[in-house]
Amino acid sequence: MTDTLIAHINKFIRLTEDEAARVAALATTVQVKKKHFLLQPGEVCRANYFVVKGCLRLYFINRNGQELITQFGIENWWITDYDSLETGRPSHYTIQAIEDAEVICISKRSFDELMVQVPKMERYFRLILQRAHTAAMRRFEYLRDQSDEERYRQFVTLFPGFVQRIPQYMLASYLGFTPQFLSKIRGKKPTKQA
Amino acid sequence: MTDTLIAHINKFIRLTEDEAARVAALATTVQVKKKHFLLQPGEVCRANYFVVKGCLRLYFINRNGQELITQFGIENWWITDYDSLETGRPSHYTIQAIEDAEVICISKRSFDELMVQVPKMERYFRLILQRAHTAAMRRFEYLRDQSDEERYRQFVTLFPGFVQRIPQYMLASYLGFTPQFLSKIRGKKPTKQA
DNA sequence: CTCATTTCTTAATCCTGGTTAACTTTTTTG
DNA sequence: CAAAAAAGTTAACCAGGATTAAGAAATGAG
Repeated sequence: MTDTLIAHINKFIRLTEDEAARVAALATTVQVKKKHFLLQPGEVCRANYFVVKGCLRLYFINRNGQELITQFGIENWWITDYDSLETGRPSHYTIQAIEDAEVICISKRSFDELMVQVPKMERYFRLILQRAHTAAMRRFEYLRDQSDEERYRQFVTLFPGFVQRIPQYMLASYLGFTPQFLSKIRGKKPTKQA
Repeated sequence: MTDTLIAHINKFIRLTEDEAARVAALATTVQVKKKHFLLQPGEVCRANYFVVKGCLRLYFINRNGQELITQFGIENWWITDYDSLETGRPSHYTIQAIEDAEVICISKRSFDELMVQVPKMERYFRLILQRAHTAAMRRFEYLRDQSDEERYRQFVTLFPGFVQRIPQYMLASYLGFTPQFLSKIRGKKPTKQA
């Protein structure tokens, strides 16, 4: 069922029936059970993953052995280690499902083939990367212009539904602080509104 | 003198003579004097800028009125606000030369035209954005796995030449701490090597 | 339904780096 | 070359979150 992906692509570029069929032919769909992995440290990242349903996380282990989440992947987002995927070098990231998920995979090989068969897709992925880049810029800004507490409160107002879906310690990890601290600020009334 | 740019592009994709000429035709070169601006808050970002020579910075003003540098642009790097450039919405960033600089500009209009005339360039910019994305990921990692002091010491060992070129307070701003703190750690011998 | 595991909470203590402010050195400009 | 502006230094005090540890609550598996 690659319809969701085709629909997403069509929001950025316009595919003909034939092109859409080629995209679909190069994509495979995978069910990922909660807590299962799409990538583990030391492996080469094999594919770019489009989340149709469910939620994944991308994290690395820091020197204290903590899992630091750098990205969540929810419906209609791509998740991968572009660096490892592109260079073929081993990744130090983990990609794991935090809910049962349905994912469309485009392997490195299919990806390269896709660029040849449907050159328009080059543009699509340029736009996807531009969007990811803009998101990263914004995240840097928040990191440096807000206190941890403010960042948490803002996140909750921006994505109230998402906060319900994930354990708190993962949100703390994503926002860059400890679960203890998150618990602390949840336990008191807001002073400043973010 | 767009040779530097063409050479750079050819490291990622292969342009024919004709294609290279079209790229050159759509690019304009500008000399930017130290402290002059390519973008100021409230303006719409007009172009993507390729640094041939010199050094620029991209920063925003936080709520305390401090200039927080999110990116430096040195030789062979692109610098722009992709979000504003793409959407046509006003930027809240500033791009400023911190040395006399020579810059190749590709305006939004030229950019769009370029993608039509030389579709290969779509791929080039996808790869450029991929590189920027990878750099952002790495920066997130360092931010969360190292103390400010370690990050400073690592930066100095990785880019000793660059550190010489810029004022310390800009390096502090880029690395995410205060000039006073930078001065403090410079004034003492390293305890842990980063 | 019960036991084991995972997740969340609370509190005491500590530390990294911020803030403020005054001063020194360097760079720029007329 | 002199004065002004910009950049860098030092130090006292402070605060936002980390760390550690122990227990409580929720979730899941058999």
